[in-house]
Amino acid sequence: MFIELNYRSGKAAYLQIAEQVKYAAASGSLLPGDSLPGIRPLAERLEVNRNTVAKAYSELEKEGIVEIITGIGCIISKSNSPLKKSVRNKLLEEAVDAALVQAHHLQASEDEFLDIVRKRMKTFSKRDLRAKSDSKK
Amino acid sequence: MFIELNYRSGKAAYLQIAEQVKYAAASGSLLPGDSLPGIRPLAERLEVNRNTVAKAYSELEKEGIVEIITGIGCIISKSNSPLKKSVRNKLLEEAVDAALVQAHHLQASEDEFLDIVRKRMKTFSKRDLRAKSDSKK
Amino acid sequence: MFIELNYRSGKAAYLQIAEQVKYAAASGSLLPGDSLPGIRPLAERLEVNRNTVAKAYSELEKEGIVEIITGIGCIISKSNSPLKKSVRNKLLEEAVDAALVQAHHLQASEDEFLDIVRKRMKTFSKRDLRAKSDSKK
Amino acid sequence: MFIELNYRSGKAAYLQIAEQVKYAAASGSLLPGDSLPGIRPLAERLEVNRNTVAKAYSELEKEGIVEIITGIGCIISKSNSPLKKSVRNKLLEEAVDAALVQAHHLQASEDEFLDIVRKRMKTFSKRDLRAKSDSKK
DNA sequence: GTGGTCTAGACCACA
DNA sequence: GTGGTCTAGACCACG
Repeated sequence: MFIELNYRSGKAAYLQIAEQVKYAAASGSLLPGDSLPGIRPLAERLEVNRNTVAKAYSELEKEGIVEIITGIGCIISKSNSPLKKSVRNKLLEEAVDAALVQAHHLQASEDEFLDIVRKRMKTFSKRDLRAKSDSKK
Repeated sequence: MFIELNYRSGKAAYLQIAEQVKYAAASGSLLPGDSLPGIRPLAERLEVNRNTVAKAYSELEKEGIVEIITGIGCIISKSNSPLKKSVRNKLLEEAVDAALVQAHHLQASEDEFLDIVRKRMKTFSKRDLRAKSDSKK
Repeated sequence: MFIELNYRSGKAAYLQIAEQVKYAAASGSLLPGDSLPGIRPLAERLEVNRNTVAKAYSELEKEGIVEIITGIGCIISKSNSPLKKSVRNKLLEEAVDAALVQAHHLQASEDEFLDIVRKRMKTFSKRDLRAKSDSKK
Repeated sequence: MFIELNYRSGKAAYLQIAEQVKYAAASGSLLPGDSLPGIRPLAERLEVNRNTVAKAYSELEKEGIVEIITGIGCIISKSNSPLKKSVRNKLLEEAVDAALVQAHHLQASEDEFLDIVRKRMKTFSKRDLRAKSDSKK
């Protein structure tokens, strides 16, 4: 499995795990229905306590990314966001704002920012396509 | 002054302050010899305890970004080297990626995402203008 | 049969089963020699794993409330002493107090509380009647 | 302070703490504005970890019983329930139902149950009166 | 085997 | 001093 911890990053271990799963789900490496590693095996491999992995998974469940089924495991949920449109748009704006604030701090011009957005979008699209062809196998 | 706190970010207040000064110094918006706001006025404006601002400044001094001179204030030190361009771009890409991941989970199309980016950019530009006229006072 | 599970109570399923049998035996609703439902039918009706019912019965056996006879089933043992009246009343008062505390926090007046008690009592009586006619089948 | 733990009850320590505060607030022993013991002193006295007390307090905050203010402490909040009426009534019914279920298991008649309700109500009222005269001091 | 909970210890931000 | 968070270990319910 792809998850790895950077012990020097200062970021909480459970957040690193959650973020990597989120990223993989967003980029198509993990598709709805896919299973995540069990809590205990993953905890052992990453050399963290089971609770740390459990917290990551539970965080993902709160965000609607995965479904945890006791006795079965943790699977990527179909991304039918149960959010109200207004809440959804607010979350989107917040995400964009966070990036804009960072860009502002780094003195990036609007054009430079848009260039980067377009460039990263292409990367994500490519991954989506790869995921689609993977799933045809 | 440009420093602003995001109370919902979860990041420690003193780190937000230090980071913003660091970025401003790294990107040339603050030059060696420039003065930072006094501890008391800044603490008042940001509505935090003076200790919090003091901790931020002391953090910056430890990193060699500024020099604290008792009785005078806090000035940008000259030994400060700007962020390498590759590091800066990596930070920008990470910020953009985070927003794109969020957008994907919220099932936003590329067009919708770009629309929001442009809309929020406008808002930020307006704020900048307002900030500039404020600073004329 | 009278056993019902409250899936939202947070209490373990096997404990709910054991407790209800215990109370029924203690209050005379089940007499020494009476048979309990078979493990498999009860598990099916309550929609739990057979192990869960088995654990409840085994718990009851450990406490001397019932006897498990392989091939026959599970019967109320005769050494069973009913709850002392003082203990029973204490349990009742505790249950009532918990409801009163909740009512106080929700700022319900005494009259409002009594109204709800009467209303819910009626609902319970109806259920009892329905249960009785069900059991005639 | 009045809080005590029963180590043999099997109930989680944090729930025992929360329940006792809740009970005291409901019966008038603690009035809005009163301070609860600090997390650390109480943890020391009860010989549990600080997190256990913290969890109890945080539970109480979620239920709207108290307000936790970092750097200050934990105070009984003015009981302006921010709940919708429908939610409030549902909670009330659930509380009453729990008591009725217990009564049913203990084979209490409706009249016996109502008697106990009235008896316990009187006890709560007396405490409220005492609390009022206490506060006049 | 699965996930869930309670308690604990260490460290952090903040006043 | 205050409360808050992350990680951990032990135990439990359930399939």
